[in-house]
Amino acid sequence: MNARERLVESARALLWERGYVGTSPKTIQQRADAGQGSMYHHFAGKEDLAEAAIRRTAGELRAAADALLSGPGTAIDRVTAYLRRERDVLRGCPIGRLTQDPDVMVTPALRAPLEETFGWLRARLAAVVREGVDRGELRPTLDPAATAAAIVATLQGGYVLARAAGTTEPFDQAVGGILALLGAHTVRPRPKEGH
Amino acid sequence: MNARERLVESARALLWERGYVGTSPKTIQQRADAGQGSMYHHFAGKEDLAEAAIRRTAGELRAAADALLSGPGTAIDRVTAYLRRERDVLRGCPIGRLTQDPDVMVTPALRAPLEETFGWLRARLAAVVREGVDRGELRPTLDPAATAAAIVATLQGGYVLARAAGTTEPFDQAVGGILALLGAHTVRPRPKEGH
DNA sequence: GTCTATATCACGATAGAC
DNA sequence: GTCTATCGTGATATAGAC
Repeated sequence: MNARERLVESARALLWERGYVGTSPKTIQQRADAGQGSMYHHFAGKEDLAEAAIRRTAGELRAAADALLSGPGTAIDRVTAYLRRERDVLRGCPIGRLTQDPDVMVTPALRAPLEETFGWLRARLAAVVREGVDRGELRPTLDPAATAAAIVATLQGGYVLARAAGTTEPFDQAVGGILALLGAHTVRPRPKEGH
Repeated sequence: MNARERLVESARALLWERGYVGTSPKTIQQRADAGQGSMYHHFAGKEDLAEAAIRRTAGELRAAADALLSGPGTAIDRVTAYLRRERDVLRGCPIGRLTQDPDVMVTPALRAPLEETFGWLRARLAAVVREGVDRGELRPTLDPAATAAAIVATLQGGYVLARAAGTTEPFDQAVGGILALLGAHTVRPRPKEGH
């Protein structure tokens, strides 16, 4: 792995752990085992390196989500697979967390990937819900866009609750909660609804 | 308003806007129109002042939530009132955002109020859901804790999506989405379920 | 490409006068 | 209580040698 590559990976890890305001070029360099000269040769500065790091992370996140949401099974199966996939819950979402970073939000080049990523994700989930409705798996009263937003929000909020609690428990509860609510909107095999 | 008070209010605003790592004592002093000597007279340092600010914000948040959740109406009415109350959506949650701050998370005195606040909020919402079930307003299949976690998570995640999008739209969609899902779990007047 | 030296400024806090 | 002076450290970057 060359220096440029190491710098991007180092920046990705630190942006995830500490955000943009909380990360200094020096720290990035040390973790990458690269000198200052090296970093400023490959990148115009902190912002430029951060942009490369964020774009790569966003790309990976999108690919991982797409793989599960395009998988086999019913709409609910796929949403469940996506929500329940293995996650580093206590570390939070590497993209969602940047949404709270003041310097990221005022820098268009850094903010753009966040907007694109969540825009894409909400649209992708809405499409899955719409498919479910079209196939007769989900009730037609479900608003795909609103349902998709609620699902993504539960995920992002689940991270917040887990970090606040210091445990993954509230994350798992939130995911279980929304899936239970969604499950009742299933058309055919409404499992054990009490009555 | 005396200097001490101005410092706490200044810190509250800046912690909301920029987080703990993104806020310097100097900035707090300038906004409070107070000198360094003044700040270090009233507080032991940045951390001490931040703790006072966070605790006050957490207290207000809790009071506001309790007022709505203890109000009149059915369980769904109260949850709806809470979720739909006026909010500065694009500014995000002043407590939830601190969950992404690396220095807050490793400082017990600063982290504790977050844990307490969300712990209380989840329990309070779970109690409302439980009441709804007991009163026959909500289906007994609903798990109060899981449902409560999903509701709070939707709120916190809604902020994330709104900030990423630069619009309040996804927040409103997420809230509408979860309320629609929850509405179908209403016992009596199941409105227009299609079939 | 990578290194070291240097520059400028901000951070977070302390000291002691008033 | 509030002020100014000062301290040591780190942030972010540039310059120029190798």
